Amino acid sequence: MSQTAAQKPASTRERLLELAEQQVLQKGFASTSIEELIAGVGITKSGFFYHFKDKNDLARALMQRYLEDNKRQLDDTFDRAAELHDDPLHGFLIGLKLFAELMEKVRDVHPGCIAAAVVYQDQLFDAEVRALSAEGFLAWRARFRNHLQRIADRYPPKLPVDLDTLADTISALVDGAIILSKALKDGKALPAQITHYRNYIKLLFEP
Amino acid sequence: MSQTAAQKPASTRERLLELAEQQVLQKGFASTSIEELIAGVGITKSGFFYHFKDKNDLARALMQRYLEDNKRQLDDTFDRAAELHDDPLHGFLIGLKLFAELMEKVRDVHPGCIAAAVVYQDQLFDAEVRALSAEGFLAWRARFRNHLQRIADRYPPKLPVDLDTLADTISALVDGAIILSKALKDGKALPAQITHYRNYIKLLFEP
DNA sequence: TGTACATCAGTGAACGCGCGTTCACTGATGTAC
DNA sequence: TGTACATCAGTGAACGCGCGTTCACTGATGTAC
Repeated sequence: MSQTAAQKPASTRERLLELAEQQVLQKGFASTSIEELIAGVGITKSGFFYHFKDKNDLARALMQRYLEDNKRQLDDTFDRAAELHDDPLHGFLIGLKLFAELMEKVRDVHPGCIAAAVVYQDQLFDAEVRALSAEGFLAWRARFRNHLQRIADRYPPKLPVDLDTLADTISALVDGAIILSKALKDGKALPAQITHYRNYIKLLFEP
Repeated sequence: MSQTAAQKPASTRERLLELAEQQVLQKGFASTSIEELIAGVGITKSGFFYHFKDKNDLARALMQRYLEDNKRQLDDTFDRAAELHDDPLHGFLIGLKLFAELMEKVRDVHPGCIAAAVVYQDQLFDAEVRALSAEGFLAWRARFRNHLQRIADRYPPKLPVDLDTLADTISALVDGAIILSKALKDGKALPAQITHYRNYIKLLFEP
């Protein structure tokens, strides 16, 4: 993961996906035309259909790529935090801090979340793509629920809370903050909201 | 606002807006075709262009209508709460409870937030529509910031927090919960997340 | 009370363009024997 | 080492349809005098 690692030349398929992701987050899926993608990448239209069976196949590939990248990033962050502190509560609080810092580095405005973008255009996609998007949210729930369970086992919460919805709170906050960040062109919304989640966890569990 | 009030016959323009709102929240703006709208409402295409100068004019009207309805709903809720309790903290906590209950009544899945939907397709809209969307988020910020200021004046927060971003937290949580609700077809996500916000405020300010 | 004109809420036909998709074909590289 | 075939990564031309937009026109209702 070194910054200076030889940059692999990026396959045509990968370049199509990368460009499509940008466009989808800015204009939505329907307005992201194949015509534009091939112009950006420098191939002909039939070249596109060599890589993707049809437009929905592109959407499916886009979602899968996004979910994998996303998982890798979160694994990195929270694994690193877990190494820094044994205690589940403090390890998690450190993880959230690292996560907020990571989101701060995405300078400018956050480009967006593909899973969230799909939700506001869901009639455009086939069942498989919608299922992938739902899967993404459930993966976040499972991940954070797992942390919260271990915390709650050691530190009883100050108020009665449901751990599933408390796990969902971070999804909601991140996706909501991305929307705020885009609407107000404010690069700080995401780290700020993650920090509020961290505060809430602290107040709720810290003895 | 009585349920049994004579239902006004709803002008063609209003019916177009209502249908457009539904479609935009499900498929996005680009895929909401004028053709479909007029078929649903039962006029011809030129009839549509009598009511709206072009498609962006429809978007503008949609946003304005949404923001007005939204403001009215929140005014109702929090004004009612303020009447029930003088203390700024407890008045606000009651308001949040009423708000959560209101969102629980929107049975099924929440249809969505027009201001959030615009953000993920913003290249489709002209500057005026984008500005309206940003205005919507700033109105929420101002509203909640105002409540929080009066609370913080009386009850010092347990952790150092920025009141602007804490006001934005409710926007983020609501828009994020709507996305969750749509993705997972879960009608309870919205009231659950509003309740977490209420918990956070309680833990943060309650002596 | 009647006439003239204006406004409202549309109709009907036509337009051109961009879109996703298909199909037959191709030149370069890889693999089996 | 040479030949035959397969796979990879595309090209080029054509398709038909749906879309947003324009324009000249219309019948019903409202208003001024």
